[in-house]
Amino acid sequence: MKENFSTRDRIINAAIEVFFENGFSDTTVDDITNYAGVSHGTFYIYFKNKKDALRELLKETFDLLYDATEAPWKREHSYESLRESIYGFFKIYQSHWKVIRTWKEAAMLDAEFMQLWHNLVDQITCRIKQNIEYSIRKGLCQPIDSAVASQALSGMIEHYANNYLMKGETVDLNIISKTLAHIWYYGIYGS
Amino acid sequence: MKENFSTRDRIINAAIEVFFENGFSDTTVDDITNYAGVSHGTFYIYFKNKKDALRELLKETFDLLYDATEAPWKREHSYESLRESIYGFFKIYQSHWKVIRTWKEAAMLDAEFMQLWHNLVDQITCRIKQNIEYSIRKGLCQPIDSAVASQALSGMIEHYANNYLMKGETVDLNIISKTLAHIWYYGIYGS
Amino acid sequence: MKENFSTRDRIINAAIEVFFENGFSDTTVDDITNYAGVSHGTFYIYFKNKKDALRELLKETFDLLYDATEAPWKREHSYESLRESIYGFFKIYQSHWKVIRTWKEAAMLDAEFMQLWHNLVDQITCRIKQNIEYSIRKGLCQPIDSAVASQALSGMIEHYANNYLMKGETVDLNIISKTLAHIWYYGIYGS
Amino acid sequence: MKENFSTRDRIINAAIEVFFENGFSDTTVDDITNYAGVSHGTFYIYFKNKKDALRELLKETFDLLYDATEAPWKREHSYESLRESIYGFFKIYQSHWKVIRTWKEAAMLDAEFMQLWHNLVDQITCRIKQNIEYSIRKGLCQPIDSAVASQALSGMIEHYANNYLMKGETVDLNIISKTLAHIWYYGIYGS
DNA sequence: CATGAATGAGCTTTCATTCAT
DNA sequence: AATGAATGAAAGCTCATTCAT
Repeated sequence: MKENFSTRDRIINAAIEVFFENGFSDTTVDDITNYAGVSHGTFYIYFKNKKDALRELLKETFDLLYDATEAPWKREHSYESLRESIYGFFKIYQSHWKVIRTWKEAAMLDAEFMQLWHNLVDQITCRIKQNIEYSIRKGLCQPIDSAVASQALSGMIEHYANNYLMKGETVDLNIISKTLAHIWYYGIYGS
Repeated sequence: MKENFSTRDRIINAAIEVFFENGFSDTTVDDITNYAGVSHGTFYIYFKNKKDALRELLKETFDLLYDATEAPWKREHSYESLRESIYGFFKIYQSHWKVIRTWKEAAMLDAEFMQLWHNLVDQITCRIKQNIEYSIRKGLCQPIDSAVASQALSGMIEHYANNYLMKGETVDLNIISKTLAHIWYYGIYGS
Repeated sequence: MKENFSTRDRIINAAIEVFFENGFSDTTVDDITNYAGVSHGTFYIYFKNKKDALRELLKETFDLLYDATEAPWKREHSYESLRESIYGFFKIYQSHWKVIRTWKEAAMLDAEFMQLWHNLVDQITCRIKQNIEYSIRKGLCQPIDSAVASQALSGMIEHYANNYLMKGETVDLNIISKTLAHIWYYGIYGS
Repeated sequence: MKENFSTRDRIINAAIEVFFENGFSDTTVDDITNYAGVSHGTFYIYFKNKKDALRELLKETFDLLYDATEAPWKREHSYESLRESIYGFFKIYQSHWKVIRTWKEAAMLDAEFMQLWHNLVDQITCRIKQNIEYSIRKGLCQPIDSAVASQALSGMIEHYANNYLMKGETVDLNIISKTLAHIWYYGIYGS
């Protein structure tokens, strides 16, 4: 009755589920293999250990997110484009939440996964920084510190997304994206 | 050569150090007692287990932070008062960083500590929310969603503070507080 | 690019190499099949397990050594014939060293391989014993215990050969064979 | 009903027994702790692992044997003194046989234990070599290669002792020591 | 109170062996 | 014959917790 997935995929998918369910730390290799319906030893055919399995599954998510988050923050920052970018970001964050939740837990425990997360965040932050610097050069906003501001704004979005998904999404995503876009837009361009 | 602290205090202080040094997960009871210079068994006289020790040490920090963070966010939100509040917040966050770092790791692993952190954050967020609602009522700012906005702003500050301390504080705190106050102030009150 | 050997031979030859390289204990079936360039499962077509493979490969070496060591120790024991026999023994020991090294390791772990080695040694020792007994009967040497003496002398040669090959052969084989023949010859025939 | 031994001693003694009984390779930590009547975890309080336990128990035997074997081979080599030395050597070899048997197995598997054994053998061999060189200088024997001869003779004794104990000691020790002393004495001094 | 030896449950990892293709 | 994925038994090691002193 096995699904049409490779054993490796079934383990990866099982890992995503049980990491999310029990947390990365509290998950044992047995939890994963039981969920995947394979024997204990099979895990070690495909992965060196639990950390290695996480590394592998994050690789895929990293690439997806890296590509998906590149474009939006590159565009010029009108209120409307910001609102759209934020809305889109929440959607994609939401669709990868199980993995992201695990990723962020692992990042608290292991510098490697922290670094990987920063690689992703830094890309976004960098785009925002470039936008702010451009706006400053054009005289569209006051000469604030672009490094601090870009980190603050990307952090605001990320933090809100985490809280939003951690708690269970009761607020309307339209209101969220409008409100965050408002703060962002006027926070930079208001004066 | 023992300090003039109670055994319990010495264990608590040792725990703070080794939790910060090795991480909460990777710390063993032995690590704590070795650092404290007491025997292994002594730990269990004062604490049920590692988690219990963390609970106890967070209690103290919680009360301190709860009191210290209440006042600032209550005041009216001029740019200058915001800048001062943010500056003060960073200072206190910094002085409790070892504990906060551990707290946030534990929060990723255990709902109890997550809840405790939220209790603290909620107080701050609540004050901010009241300020925004007051400003909306007075027509000082546009009618944005105060719940979302307050979470976003407190989240922005918290997130920046974490990154700032996680990485090792190379940016001038004055620039940080000015920049964050700018975004906040204009983000809410900018036209 | 496969050699013109049967699969079984390739596994046997691979086993000889990796047993010598890693030791019998530390060698896994995977090590052997990887070296042989065949799949894991193929091993079990030809052999029941690692021990079985060793048994098979020792059989061949046993027969070779059994035949090769029979003749020399049969001859009359003049100093010169002893020197030649010892020299020849070292040469043949050397040429089968990889297998012998493994054999002796296995003999320490398993009575079966110990017994097999003794079968070989006993043949040699028996010839030596017969020689000594002949010499005693003829009054060519003192009436020593032929069983003890023959074991001691074959043991001396074997032991020296092991040490010699274990360490890496820096001494001239001519000096070795002369010296050992001297001890042997005078040890038995010296007044 | 525990003996008046420290836990560490009881584990060491248990290790000696089960290493001898099952072989070092085939012994598990559980075998040792079961025999010692302590729990599994207790083993790891005193030793890093099985190899570490062996290292520790060999240390003691090494020191004993090193001291006990120094003196005899130093004396001048008359037939009678040789016979006595050999007899004494067998006695002490016999009394430490369980450990030596394990030691020699481990030496086949691990260079560290091989080296340790050689340290012991080298001391004896060195004394024998000095005796032979002295005899050569004094013209008491022919100018044979002292390095080869000393290794051959110490090897002969060691090898015989191993075989003797491995098989189960059916030969009279007096006959053995006489015979080996005979070969040694005339092997060097006969001409 | 303080100690630290002892416990044993729990998890990790390896690898010989099987078997469907 | 040959393959190599899958299995699961067998060790290994750690560490939270207990308890007699």
